Amino acid sequence: MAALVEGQARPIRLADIAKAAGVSHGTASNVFSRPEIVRAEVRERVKAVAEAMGYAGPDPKGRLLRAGKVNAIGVCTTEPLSYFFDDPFARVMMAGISQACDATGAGIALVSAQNDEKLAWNIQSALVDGFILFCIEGGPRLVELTRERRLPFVALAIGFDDDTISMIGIDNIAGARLAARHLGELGHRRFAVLSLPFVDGSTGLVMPGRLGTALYTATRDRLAGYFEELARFGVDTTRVPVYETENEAATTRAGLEAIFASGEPPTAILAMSDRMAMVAIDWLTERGLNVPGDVSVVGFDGVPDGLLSRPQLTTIAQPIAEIGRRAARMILDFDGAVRREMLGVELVVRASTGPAKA
Amino acid sequence: MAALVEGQARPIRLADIAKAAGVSHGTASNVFSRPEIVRAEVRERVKAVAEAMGYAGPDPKGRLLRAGKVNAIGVCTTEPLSYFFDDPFARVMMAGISQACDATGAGIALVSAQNDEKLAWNIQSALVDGFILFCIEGGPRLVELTRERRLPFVALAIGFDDDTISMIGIDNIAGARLAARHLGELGHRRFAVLSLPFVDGSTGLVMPGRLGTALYTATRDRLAGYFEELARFGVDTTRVPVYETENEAATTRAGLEAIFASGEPPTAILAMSDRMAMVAIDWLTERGLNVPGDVSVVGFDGVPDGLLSRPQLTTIAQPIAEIGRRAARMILDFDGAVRREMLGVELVVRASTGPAKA
DNA sequence: CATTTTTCTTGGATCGATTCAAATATTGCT
DNA sequence: AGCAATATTTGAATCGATCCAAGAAAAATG
Repeated sequence: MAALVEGQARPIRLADIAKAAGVSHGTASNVFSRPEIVRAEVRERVKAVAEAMGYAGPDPKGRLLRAGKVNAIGVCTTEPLSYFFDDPFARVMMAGISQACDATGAGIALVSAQNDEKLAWNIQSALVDGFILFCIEGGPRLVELTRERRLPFVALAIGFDDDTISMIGIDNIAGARLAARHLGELGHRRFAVLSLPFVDGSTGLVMPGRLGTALYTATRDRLAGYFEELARFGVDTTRVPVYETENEAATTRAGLEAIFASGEPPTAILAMSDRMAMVAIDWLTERGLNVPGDVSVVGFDGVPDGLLSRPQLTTIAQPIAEIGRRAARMILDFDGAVRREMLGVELVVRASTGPAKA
Repeated sequence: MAALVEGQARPIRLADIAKAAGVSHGTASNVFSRPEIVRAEVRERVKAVAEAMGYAGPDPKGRLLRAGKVNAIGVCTTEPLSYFFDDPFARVMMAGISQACDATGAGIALVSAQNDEKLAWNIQSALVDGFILFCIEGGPRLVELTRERRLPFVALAIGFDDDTISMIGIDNIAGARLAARHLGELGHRRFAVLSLPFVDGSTGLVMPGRLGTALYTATRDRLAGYFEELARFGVDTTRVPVYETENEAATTRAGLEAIFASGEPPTAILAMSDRMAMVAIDWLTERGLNVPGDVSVVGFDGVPDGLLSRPQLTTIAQPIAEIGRRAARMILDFDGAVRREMLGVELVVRASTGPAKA
């Protein structure tokens, strides 16, 4: 008893079992990984020895090196890890990724880090077969670091142009047009836009000269889509205020203050995210303005939370879970090709939009 | 050019770089892992060669075997993977786990599987230093499988007694008493209990004889707590209907039907989870009953969704995120001891409870 | 220049398994 | 029993790195 128990300092290896059972390590390995090719008598003996010695089974660390494949995909972002569980958009996306992984038995490893150095290290050392990148912020850096790993990866919600990487995106221009057309058809003619950032860290009312300069394509395309469509309704888009926020409450509220400070307040707000749209609804309601009676609001994304806002949010819904599923499959079935998929979006009319006041 | 590029079929190894640069593999390794001990000139040469050959950096698979530590913890459940992103309780818990992991730079691997065989395999081969077990359902099996890995693990939300495993739990009895006392003090004397399962798969009104027989300790303790406290208010607990649900909408609704079918409907409902409590609120509202005017409802868990129900839910709040943080730390700082931590709960009075009708 | 220190580099051992061609045992059949 | 066919077992090679004792080179010292 003593010898074995004391040996617990050093975990038992397959080789120990083999020696104790008097078989080669090849056979011992077979007992665990291909039991059917081992003679029953030998198999039972080896298993008994393993049991008696407290062997934990073949260590995946060893197997991994030999096998090459990890059978897991890494999901990576520059946000803290809890982002995956807090953010509604991320959650639906992760649910989609989960489904694809569940279907093939692949695992999911969450990768993130506060600072650049740690992030680099975590990407370097993630035990995965490929990455899905959430390019919410710091996208280019994330891509750069991941590229060094030379593993397959897909970029999601990618804000910038780069034809050399696989990505799954949506047709932002079409989505934005859908939103604008909906409001135009309801008779609205005075608009304001709550915009996603043009570049990291800037915020405030966007001067007309900067309108085409957004670094992020999502921002640029959505703005372009809004304006193209508004122009068709005869709106003078140069007079539509565009406020750049950081896609969270504080800057969005600041934007609303700025927008409604002017003499001619809008009757409809085009928000580039559901998050901003819901902040807008709250803000308007607090101000005693009725949504949609006084002001209509359209969001963008189609997160499930939109159903919980009062009134329920009219929005441009992305197929978020489907994007996640496809991304996961793209990694799981990787074939060396760079793929760029563009999914359609959909106008979901709920209760936050209505006819313009006469 | 040709030779190297054609070699891409086989990924470049550190040894290849070493040979090409004319140094030993030991030195090549140092260039990447401890660059400061390599002479600058050599270091730059090796790096240049690595760059030229398209070396992706030391493969973590190799490093892992040598290092022994994975620096990641596995979170495991028998639910599908998407459970981690869908379920409100799980999400808050994961956020807590994430925080602890973020703080130490550890990664998170999600482990789950549809069937027992796959689950066993996934647990066997998870590349982690320890496990956190979500013992929602099939807890004993999960523990059994994990134990075979002989890695540290902590059980959460564990429903059964087993002193040999580490766990973090809450004082279910105290929590239940808090809920019952709150209602008793509001003057309620006619109660009904929406119960978590006694054993997997059973559901329906619980016959008095079975009341002490719940396999799951959470169920048993909460029930005991409710009854102890109700008895103090002079309630005849043998006449309090207890309906066993599967903690989801369908069986909870069936329970409510059964409970309100009797001649003497309760004025207060003790629900063993927020989920059931919120279903109850919806059901009662649909029936034209006012909450809390006609019927008060208390939940259990304290998930953030409770704030979104109308009226907002009165509940017994567990320190969910804290449980997650502690669990993660227990694995990260594992010292070989079996630890059992019991955290306190708190009555959070919101709007779903009020005085009993006169 | 010889000697001592200090700094780098080397190459074998190791982490824990799987694989596969070759060697050995069994079994079947005449 | 003899021999081919089939079933098992063996053990070296491999996966891709890190570690470390020992040797070599460079720098410092007298």
